[in-house]
Amino acid sequence: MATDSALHQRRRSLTAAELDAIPWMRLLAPHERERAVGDLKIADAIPGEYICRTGRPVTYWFGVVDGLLKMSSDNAEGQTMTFTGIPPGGWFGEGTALKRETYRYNIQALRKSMVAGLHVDTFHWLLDHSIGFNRFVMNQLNERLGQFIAAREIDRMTNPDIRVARSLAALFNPVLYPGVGEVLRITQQELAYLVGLSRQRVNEALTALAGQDSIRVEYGGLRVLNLAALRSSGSAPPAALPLD
DNA sequence: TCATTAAATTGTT
DNA sequence: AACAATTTAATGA
Repeated sequence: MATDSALHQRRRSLTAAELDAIPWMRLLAPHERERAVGDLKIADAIPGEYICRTGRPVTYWFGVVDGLLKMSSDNAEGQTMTFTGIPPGGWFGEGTALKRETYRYNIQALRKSMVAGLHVDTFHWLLDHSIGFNRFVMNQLNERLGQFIAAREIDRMTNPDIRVARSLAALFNPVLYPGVGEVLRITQQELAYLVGLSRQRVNEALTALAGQDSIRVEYGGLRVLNLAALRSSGSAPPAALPLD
């Protein structure tokens, strides 16, 4: 149980459908794409399995093809702090890959997932050769910075309904997680783990959000109806413009 | 393909 | 934490 990187074993090459799920692939020129595809590995991860651990040297830049991962870190007292969930279409670890350092977080599968990995050397090669790839990574870093600032706000929110709404908005981020689309596959239990609330309280919050037509609760997932409302949940409504 | 059964998930107390 | 109700997945004819 809890073996190390899932990509060390059970790896294989990707199908066409899986390649389609990789957002930066379409930005590459044919020869760059060829090299990237040849290097990409994919593996299944079972629930609880670690994709990477704090302190291990970086070997891959990772992406979620399908499923749901959890990013966390252990503090000095040995307590685990969860930072965020990573739904399909999300790529992570570029910060550490850039510096060729060791992983700063633990990444664990919350449910059965499919994870893709691009070797760090290829990651650097793409940075050196592809403008489209550079743009993707820069956009990614910028968007995630916004998310982490928002996450600090979320942490200070006491109202569970608002916490759930904002956390959901983060998971529905179309830039960071283009594989999610309209429906996020996540159980209320999994969301409870991510947000740090009980499943009952999450259920209550989701019911409230559904009542506001921000989302619709479905079996095994959530459909977003009003992403803007989720994002701004708990904020003061904008002042009316004095124009017209 | 359909019917039956088991498992997963949700809603409620 | 426990329970019943609902939905999906798995099984086998």
